[in-house]
Amino acid sequence: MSRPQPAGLKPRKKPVQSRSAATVEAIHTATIQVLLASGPAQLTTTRVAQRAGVSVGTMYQYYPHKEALLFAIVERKLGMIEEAMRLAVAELAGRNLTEIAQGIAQAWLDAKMADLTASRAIYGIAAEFDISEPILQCTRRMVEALEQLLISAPDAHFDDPSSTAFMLAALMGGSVRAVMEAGADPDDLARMRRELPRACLGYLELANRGHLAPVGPS
Amino acid sequence: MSRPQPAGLKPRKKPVQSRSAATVEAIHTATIQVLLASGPAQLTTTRVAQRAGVSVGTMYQYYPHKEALLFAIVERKLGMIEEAMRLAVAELAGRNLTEIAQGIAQAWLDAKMADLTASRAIYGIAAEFDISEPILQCTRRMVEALEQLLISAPDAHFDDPSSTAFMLAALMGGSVRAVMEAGADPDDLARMRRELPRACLGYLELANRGHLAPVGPS
DNA sequence: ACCGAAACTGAAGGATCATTCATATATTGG
DNA sequence: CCAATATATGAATGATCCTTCAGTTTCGGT
Repeated sequence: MSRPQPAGLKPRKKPVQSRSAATVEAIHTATIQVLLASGPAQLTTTRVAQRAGVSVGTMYQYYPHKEALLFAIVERKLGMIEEAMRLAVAELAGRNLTEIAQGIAQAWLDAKMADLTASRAIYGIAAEFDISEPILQCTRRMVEALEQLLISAPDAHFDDPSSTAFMLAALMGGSVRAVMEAGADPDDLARMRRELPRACLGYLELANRGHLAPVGPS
Repeated sequence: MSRPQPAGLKPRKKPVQSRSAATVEAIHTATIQVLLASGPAQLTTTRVAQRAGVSVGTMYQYYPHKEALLFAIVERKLGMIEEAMRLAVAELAGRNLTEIAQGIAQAWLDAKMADLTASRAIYGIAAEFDISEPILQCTRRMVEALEQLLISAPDAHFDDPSSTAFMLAALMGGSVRAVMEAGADPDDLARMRRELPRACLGYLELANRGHLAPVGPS
């Protein structure tokens, strides 16, 4: 799925006056609103500008092209999520497996649900443009942090902490995304909240005793 | 993410001569190839036709518009996956939890990896067009089948089989997708193969003994 | 070999949309 | 209050791309 990578993704200039800061903010939220209301295919520069209450040209003062705008939005959101997870990891370091599993799942859910609309919008952006690189690197950093966290558990010894962390990230990231993209039905979200911590704990416990009785094909 | 739903998704006519069947097949594979080579944004009717070695008009003899083509491809792939999972469910009915967990994970991996390129392409289509309905319904049916399977396990009693099946589907679907979209690195795929069965088993075991010692916030 | 139906062609129409730029307005420091 | 600078405007441009259809070629039964 090698999508053409946009060049010059950086914003054109930074707002210096307060009104322009407001404008940029308005453009950001308008983008997310349009994305959620009409989907990525209908995300046109004019529509976003209209929704933001500004002119098309204004957007081009801050972003060299549409993709740069989307890129900026994604990066911001990724940063917020990563920071939230780092906090959680720091908080949970050294605790036992049960606490780690549930704490991490909780933190992930909170981070994703905090701004549910924005998160859903991001998935829409990821769909159409190649933002796989920032996502990939963010994921990589998170997996690394998770690995350290797993190692720090006093009551656990993982054979392959790297793989376990990798899988844990895939499980959390994927399942939440699946549910959110499927319409974010409140009922489903509630089930998710209930079951994800269980899933994380179940996996980690099994992975932890894996070196005693490895799971293999019968 | 309410994307505008395309109308008249059904193919225009069915091939009666053998050459036209070949043409339709060529268009399908060309679509997937273009999708993987250039991404959903570059998926134009002309490009697909060119790759398929036919004229643009030819495609419009079978599909009323581009989206109908994509819809057809998605439906076919969904059908294949669903059938594979139904087979696995039938095969595993009545076995114990361990076998079920590993069998289902294996079946899911096989179904997704069988045509890795096609699967990845589907994700690209899902990105840009609203095919959430068929996917949603396919998922719903799969969850139902999984629920029956879970109930059939003689050595298990789930408090809420529906939620467990739901979560199991989200875990499997999401994690595989996450890895595949992240570039389908062979290394990562191998880890996935190794860890997914564990994850499924771990979750199911924990969910099963959930009614004895429910997992809650400390 | 013949003919009606099926399949194929591809240039042209028409619509959408990202991006530019010449012009207009607002803000700030002096 | 006055420049100088920052910010905003939006019609026009040019490119892309979906879709059509009138005409051509191929197929299959007789």
